[in-house]
Amino acid sequence: MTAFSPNLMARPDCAACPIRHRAVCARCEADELAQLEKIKIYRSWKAGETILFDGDPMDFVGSVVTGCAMLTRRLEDGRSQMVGLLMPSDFLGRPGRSTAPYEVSAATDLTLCMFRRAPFEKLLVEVPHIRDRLLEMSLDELDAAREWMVLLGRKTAREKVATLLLLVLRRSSLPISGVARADLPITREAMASYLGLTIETVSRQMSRLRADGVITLEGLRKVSAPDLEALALAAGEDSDGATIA
Amino acid sequence: MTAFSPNLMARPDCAACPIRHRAVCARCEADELAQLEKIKIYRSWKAGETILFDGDPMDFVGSVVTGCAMLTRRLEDGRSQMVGLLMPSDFLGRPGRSTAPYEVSAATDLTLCMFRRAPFEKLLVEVPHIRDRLLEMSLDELDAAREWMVLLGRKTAREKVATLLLLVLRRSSLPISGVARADLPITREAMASYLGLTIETVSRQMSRLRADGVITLEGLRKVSAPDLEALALAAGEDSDGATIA
DNA sequence: CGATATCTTGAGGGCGATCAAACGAAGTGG
DNA sequence: CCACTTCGTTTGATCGCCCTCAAGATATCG
Repeated sequence: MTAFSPNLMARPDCAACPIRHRAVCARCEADELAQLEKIKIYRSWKAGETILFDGDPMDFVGSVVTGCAMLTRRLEDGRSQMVGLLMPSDFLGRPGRSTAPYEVSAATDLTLCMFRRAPFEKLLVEVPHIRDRLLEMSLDELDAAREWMVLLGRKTAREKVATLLLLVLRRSSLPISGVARADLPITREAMASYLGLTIETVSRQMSRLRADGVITLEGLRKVSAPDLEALALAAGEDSDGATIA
Repeated sequence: MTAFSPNLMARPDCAACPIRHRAVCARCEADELAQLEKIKIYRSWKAGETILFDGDPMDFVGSVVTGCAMLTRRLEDGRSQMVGLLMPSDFLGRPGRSTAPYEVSAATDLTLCMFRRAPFEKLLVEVPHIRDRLLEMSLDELDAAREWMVLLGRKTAREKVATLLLLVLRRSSLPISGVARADLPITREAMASYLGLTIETVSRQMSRLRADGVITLEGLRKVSAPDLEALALAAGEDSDGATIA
């Protein structure tokens, strides 16, 4: 039993929330948090479950509390491209739109802190700290999407895979350490979907990176990189290692 | 001499502005417009000129009034990917960031309605109509970027070219007419940069679309499509023809 | 009319997709 | 405990789309 068990209560205490200082509520004062607390509700999904289909009515917005969510768009003939990978604290949904423009699914077991859209939009008007944070997060997402456009349009398969591993390692492992390690939140299929590749190509490039000593794999899901600089090099990143978002 | 000649005056009258009802100022009342008018300044560039290099200080934001601007990101080895094509009324820059995360250049002769960042950020706090519109436009841009990710990751060269032509024809030609026509605002090289292709592939696919009767070309820059449905089909679009943004 | 940039077309090669099969892990039931 | 299934992953062989390199055509401008 942990101190924060979202699955066991509808409205855990915001003060103990793991994403309290990074989510859309990051800048809220205690009284503002109380307003959010009144309209929030937790809900969880199992890995692999679909939360919404493209075109479904979407009468809520919310934050990823734990786990990972995927945003996927499909072409008519079945081709699909993941257009977003939401990690804890990321925001899902958009005020002012009532229909999902992509499919939303749970990459891992997932818990969302959800707000019905109408009352949330009301808070957006009344609480500057929420509104300002949402604008900032939206602009960050836009930058991240543009960064991903470079990957999709110009990077090689090896660079694509290395870039994704670097992203996961940077975001979910301890910030500074000799060896970075993390659990891959997504399957090879989802990796392929996000990278604009096939599953076979992803698998081959993972094997090559491992053979080259850039990464180490334990089981299928645990990755580590003895030298993040080497991984960044394989990712074709700017030398300073700076990322936009 | 037209009624609205941005090149000839520093602060043309907002009331006569061609983008008055679509830009970041779209929702402003007369008094709010007056506040913007006080801090705005026009500036123009010739086609091909670079406005900002990646990493340059960016102490302004603004709207495209006439012409087209390109946002381009580069990898170290010279590969480059256009990550945004700004048309009249689109917003350039971001409050809260002082450095350009991409190169900005003029695709065509271009005029911007610019605001220094500091006073604009002040208005963002004081004028809800500007702030709300900026959030809306940012979310639209995010949707458009994600749509483009599908193109970059999953579409064929033919579909990519058709999609871009469709975008240009839909946005710059008369909305409903038997034959849609427009001037291409960008060179083949810029098209290639935006589509994640080479210039040769773009050229070949243009020729194929012409040979197939999907488009007609007069000179290098004038395109028309006798049947937008056929072009949409070539673009691999959803049957309902709906686009996100 | 020549100079230069831009665009088109052609020939050949490589990277990633496709098709196919083997492998490994996790779960089920006898 | 072990066959058996199932699903995800890895590896192999081949194909084709788009890139690369190269030359020629067309537009633009002095």
